[in-house]
Amino acid sequence: MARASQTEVAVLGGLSVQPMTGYALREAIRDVLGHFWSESYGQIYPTLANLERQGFVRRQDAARTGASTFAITPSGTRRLEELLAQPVQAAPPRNGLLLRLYFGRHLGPAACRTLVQAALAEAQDALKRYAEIRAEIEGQDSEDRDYWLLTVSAGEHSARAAQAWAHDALSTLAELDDPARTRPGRTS
Amino acid sequence: MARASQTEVAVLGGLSVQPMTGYALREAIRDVLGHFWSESYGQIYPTLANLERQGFVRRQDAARTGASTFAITPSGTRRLEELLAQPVQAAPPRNGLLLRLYFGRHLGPAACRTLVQAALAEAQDALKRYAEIRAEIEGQDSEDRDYWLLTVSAGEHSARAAQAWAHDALSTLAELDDPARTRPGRTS
DNA sequence: GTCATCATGTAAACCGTTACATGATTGT
DNA sequence: ACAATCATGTAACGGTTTACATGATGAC
Repeated sequence: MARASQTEVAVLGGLSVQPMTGYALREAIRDVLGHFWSESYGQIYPTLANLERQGFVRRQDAARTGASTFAITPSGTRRLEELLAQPVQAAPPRNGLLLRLYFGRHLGPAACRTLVQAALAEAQDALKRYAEIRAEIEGQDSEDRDYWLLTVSAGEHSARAAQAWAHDALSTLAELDDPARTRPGRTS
Repeated sequence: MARASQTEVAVLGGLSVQPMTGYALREAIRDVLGHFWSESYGQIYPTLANLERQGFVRRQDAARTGASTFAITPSGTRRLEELLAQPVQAAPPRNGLLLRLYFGRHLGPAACRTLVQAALAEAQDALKRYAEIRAEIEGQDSEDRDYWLLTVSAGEHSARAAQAWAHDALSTLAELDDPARTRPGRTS
């Protein structure tokens, strides 16, 4: 019962949508879950091997050539349900941008603005990507559709919040950089 | 030049506010940076030892009893500025809640709602804490004040976004759970 | 035939947490 | 005296990324 990493959830979940090779699984995770999840080969292949040993996935088309497609088994589906029901374990927060801004006095307002501008650009990129993903999901008629849209919506809310915050932060930093511009009385 | 972890930023930054013991530093990071950063003893003590070897911090009051207070040195301040200027390295995303919701069909709408409700409660707690922190920071007159408020503002935006999303998500999930309630035509 | 991509896997390194061992200080 | 908290450190463990080695397949 030791192995209960969230990687198993991602792997079994991915295979629950459709059978795939390890390589395709990684691509799918990057492209589809990319805005809230990531896995590397170093995680995926050993996890697949474990899951196979336990009978939760099975290897099809193991032709003489390396490539083999993995499919989830009925017991694997049960295992997935079990893992999904486990409590979400919150990762300790680590936000490099906020860490820098907190000590921003040592960095100066101008450099801070550059950092925030980068964050703003990122948020705007993200919003564009979400619009595309949303359109794509809304187009199809899967049972999963509404659940998938839930995660897109989370991304959208979060990106809009980042955008709004960045605007606020930029005007605060502009004042710190040049108080004269907003307090015309003090030209000293 | 190998050691350039962000832990050094947190440690040097903390000591730039005031000299502290390793223990106090950890408490300060938990209490003050807690909503966007975390460090454990296993990181802090070795990092302090490294920084001391490099002359970026020095140990005062190394009385015969174990406890010693660390202070940042002038070269440590320069080092901090250098580290702050380095590009923010984005951590790979890992959101356990969204991972579960994406595969929510296997979990069922009711269990998903429980998850989202927990997230909503968390966001509301966070907003309360931010209000307190904000009041406290606004009360003082430090040079750092405006930078510190920037990070609080980021937390507030993010928590409000989480709150709004959770509300949306809960009504979506309610429909999935019992379509009759919102589509009275189909009682089948 | 050769280049890009698909595909599998492993080893080393890194980062970080947890748990433990240990002991001083302070309040009751 | 004893309990709680302050304080320092380390060892073990676990999870994750990166880089590497290797080779098949398909397009041009």
